[in-house]
Amino acid sequence: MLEQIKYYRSFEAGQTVIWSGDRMDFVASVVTGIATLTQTMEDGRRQMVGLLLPSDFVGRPGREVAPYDVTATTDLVMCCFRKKPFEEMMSHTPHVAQRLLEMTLDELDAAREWMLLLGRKTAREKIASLVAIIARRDVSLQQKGGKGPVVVDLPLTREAMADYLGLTLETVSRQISALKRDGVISLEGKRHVTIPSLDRLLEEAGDDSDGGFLG
Amino acid sequence: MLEQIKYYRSFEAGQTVIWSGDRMDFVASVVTGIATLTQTMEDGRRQMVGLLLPSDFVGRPGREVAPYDVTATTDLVMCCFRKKPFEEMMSHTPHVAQRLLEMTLDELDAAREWMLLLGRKTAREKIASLVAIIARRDVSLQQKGGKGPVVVDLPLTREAMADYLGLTLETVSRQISALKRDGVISLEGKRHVTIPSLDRLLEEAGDDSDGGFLG
DNA sequence: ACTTTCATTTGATCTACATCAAAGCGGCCA
DNA sequence: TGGCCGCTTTGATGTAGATCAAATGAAAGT
Repeated sequence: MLEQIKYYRSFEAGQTVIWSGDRMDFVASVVTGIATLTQTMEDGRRQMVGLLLPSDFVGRPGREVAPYDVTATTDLVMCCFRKKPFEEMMSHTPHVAQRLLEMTLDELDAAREWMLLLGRKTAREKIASLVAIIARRDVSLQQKGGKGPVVVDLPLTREAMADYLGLTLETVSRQISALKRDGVISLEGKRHVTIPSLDRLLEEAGDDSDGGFLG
Repeated sequence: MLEQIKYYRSFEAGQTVIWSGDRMDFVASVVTGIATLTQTMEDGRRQMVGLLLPSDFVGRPGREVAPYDVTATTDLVMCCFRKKPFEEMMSHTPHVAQRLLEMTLDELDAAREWMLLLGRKTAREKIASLVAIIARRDVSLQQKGGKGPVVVDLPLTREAMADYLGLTLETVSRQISALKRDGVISLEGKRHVTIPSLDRLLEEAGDDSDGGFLG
């Protein structure tokens, strides 16, 4: 019986998990891989509005219909709960709601940081911010400490970055080249980035000092 | 004793409620008036990241320091709770956490709608969207039904709108003039707007059909 | 090895919005 | 009643990033 309320689903890179407007009778959290939430206008303009990393949560108790497209950008495993039983569980066990509140507040903070980026940062600052955000996460997972160079993977295509940053893919490419030329980052292949100085990168990102992310 | 955990504070239009980085030992909700949350970069670029209307909530259980400037844009009354006792209350009464979760999820949806606006909409669409959002709220508070013209107040200066929309105040002014010229809206004074056709406005806003807001 | 395909880079040009600079236009106080 | 001050509008010009268009490169199949 338990299988009916909790189950796993796998997706390949590029697959759509759910389309905006589809019925959604589950909530889920990411186990491995990366997924994105995007909104699309009728004429095709797209904006990414969320980046889901392992442990992040999708879906909303008390909502029938998905408001965004959810897409796997890497191979992806999600852990799903049927919505009805999940809602019941939530009303019985208070600390689940509290934990979910914590996570949602974190997401809201991230969304607001993103609003500053979208509304006011230059293309160069946007790219630097994106790299910084990914680096920050990786660093906290990997070794800590020393100011040495940091190596990270960009799990997104240029197009996905463009959708994330509110730019075109050409501008993304040009700005990455510029940051490379200026020694802020260097690339091996298309996706592997090394950052000689995190401080320099954060400066380029325009975040006030550490942006409230570190520490 | 109760006065110590719950109290009211009033602010005049333009006053700052709290500065980013200040210690914040309370949470609060708006009783009357309008407040804004803004982020500022060192060089002065500003982006509004939240608009607080009556019943909206500010502050976060388990956070010491305000991450944004909070400003009263109209005369404002807030209902404040000292954080410690509020947190205890939350752990005792589960439905408070659940209600807060609901509200936070709504705010997150609004923030994501805003990300689409900031990243992908044109200046004209941004203005139309802002008017639509304010109109939508006022309409739901006032009479319902008929497709007749809608009258609303803009509770923001041109500069505040610019900070909200990621534009300059000059562009805001020009686009408002353009929408007026084209008969999408008309103004009496600087702040009073009448909307002959909500459908037309929503079209200009670029929201797909009703944007999922109505109904 | 050779083509196909798809992501990325780079170049040339165009344009929406920013920036710089003056006027209007009320409201408020003397 | 007049003048000052903050907001807003309008005008002239500049520019960051979009758009249009090739060229390059790297992985995948034959």
